[in-house]
Amino acid sequence: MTQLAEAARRVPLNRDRVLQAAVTLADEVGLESLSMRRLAQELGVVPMALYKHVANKEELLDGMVDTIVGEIDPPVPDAPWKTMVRLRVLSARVALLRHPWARPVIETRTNTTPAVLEYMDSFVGMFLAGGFSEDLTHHVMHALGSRMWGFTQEVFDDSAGKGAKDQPRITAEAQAAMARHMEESYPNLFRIAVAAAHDEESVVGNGCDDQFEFEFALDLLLDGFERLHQRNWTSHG
Amino acid sequence: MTQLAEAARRVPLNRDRVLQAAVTLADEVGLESLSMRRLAQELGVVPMALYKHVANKEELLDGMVDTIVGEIDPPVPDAPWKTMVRLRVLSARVALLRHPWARPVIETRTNTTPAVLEYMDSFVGMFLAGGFSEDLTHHVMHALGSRMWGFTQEVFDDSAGKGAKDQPRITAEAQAAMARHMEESYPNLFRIAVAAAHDEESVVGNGCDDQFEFEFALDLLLDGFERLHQRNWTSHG
DNA sequence: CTTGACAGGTATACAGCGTACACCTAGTGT
DNA sequence: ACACTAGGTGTACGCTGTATACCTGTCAAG
Repeated sequence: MTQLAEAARRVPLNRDRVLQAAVTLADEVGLESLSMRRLAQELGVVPMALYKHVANKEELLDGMVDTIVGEIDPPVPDAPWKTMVRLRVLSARVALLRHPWARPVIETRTNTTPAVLEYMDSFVGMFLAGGFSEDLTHHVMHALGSRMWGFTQEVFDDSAGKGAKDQPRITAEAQAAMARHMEESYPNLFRIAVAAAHDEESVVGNGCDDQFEFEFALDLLLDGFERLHQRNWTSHG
Repeated sequence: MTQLAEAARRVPLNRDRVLQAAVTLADEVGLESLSMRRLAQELGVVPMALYKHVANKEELLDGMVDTIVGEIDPPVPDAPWKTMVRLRVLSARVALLRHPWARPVIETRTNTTPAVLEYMDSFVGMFLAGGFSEDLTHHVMHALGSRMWGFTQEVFDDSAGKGAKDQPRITAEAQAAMARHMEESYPNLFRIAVAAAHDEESVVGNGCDDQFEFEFALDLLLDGFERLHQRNWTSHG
């Protein structure tokens, strides 16, 4: 054990090994438990050693994002712009779903790394190649926004009031009281929650089908883009 | 001064005063400088005193969000759903723009407070009142996502390469070199950046018109919603 | 008029964080 | 043989959120 760790330490650290370790550590213990100290420990090294390979924690996070950007499939060739964009976004989505910590990290980046710029550049390229004007492409990129990464900014959590059915930690009556309270206070939310629950009863269980919601919103946008493109929309006049 | 502070301290703290102070402090010094200690100091009180009024920092942030939710105008009555939704979102936008720290805070909330639930409920209500089915309303709410708060997850920062013109911190040749590098590495981004810069030269200056981009994306979504509604779209079949 | 509960402010302390700075050490090119 | 350097180490600082115990002024009940 000691000699093994010793041998492992003989192989000098480098940036890639640090980033890789950070990614898998974040995968395992979550972003909030990813500290420089913990990461160093995982690598059998003293915390300050990391700073020989990354300037600071921000740069570490930047590098981690780059790592997972590398996991996204390249654009499929010879396809209409819409499928190209759609597939690449969905590919990004599966990469991001593999690393739950990635979303908050991407959201808080302030420095855009080359890998990220290249990723964005590819989207711009797909629109331009699809015949979009530079003007329309510009605004379309803004409208796409973070959906380019395959995630929605989920702000609409409709899992309220439904506990995991295999572990009913609250009594049925407490749940009923909660439902009654919700019906009084948020009647509209209540209506669609009930409707959704009723629908899903025959489908997948409870909770929302995230994948469906995501594709729904994505296609809504892409269709909108297409329509503007067809009518030669311009931002000024 | 001493007696003034003393007198102020005689008036006991309460939750609202804590939240209000937190909001204005965050407005002034930014989110990253809002610590319990700093906030306590601002209130002329020892840090732990705050914990008599908020359970912990998370709850403080929740309360701060509630505060600014309260600044959002109520829905305008007697208007078609589209204008109602549009206006309320834009009202949220001005509230959020007053408090730059609010976006990241909202994004990281895990507990949905009653005020937020009520805000979401009002949107559901507007769609339902507009004749939307419960099914469509549900998915439309997901698609709206964080745009409900009046901000786009801005991931597409096209301010690259353009310094503030009143303070040219980098030489013209360095800037030219950067542009050349960008042209080589990210040709598509370069194209639309150039096009946008050219357009804006006659308009407002450099940088993007955030408000325009936001309304562009919002209207794209709302139009999409309308179309689905008109054709009686359903999620299953 | 006393007493005792309690709301609310205080003091101290702890574990954790990112990271600056000084140091050491093994390997390399001259 | 020797200086240089890349890379790992040890210590320390200032900051964070917050647990725990303590104190004090106010007010209601006996």
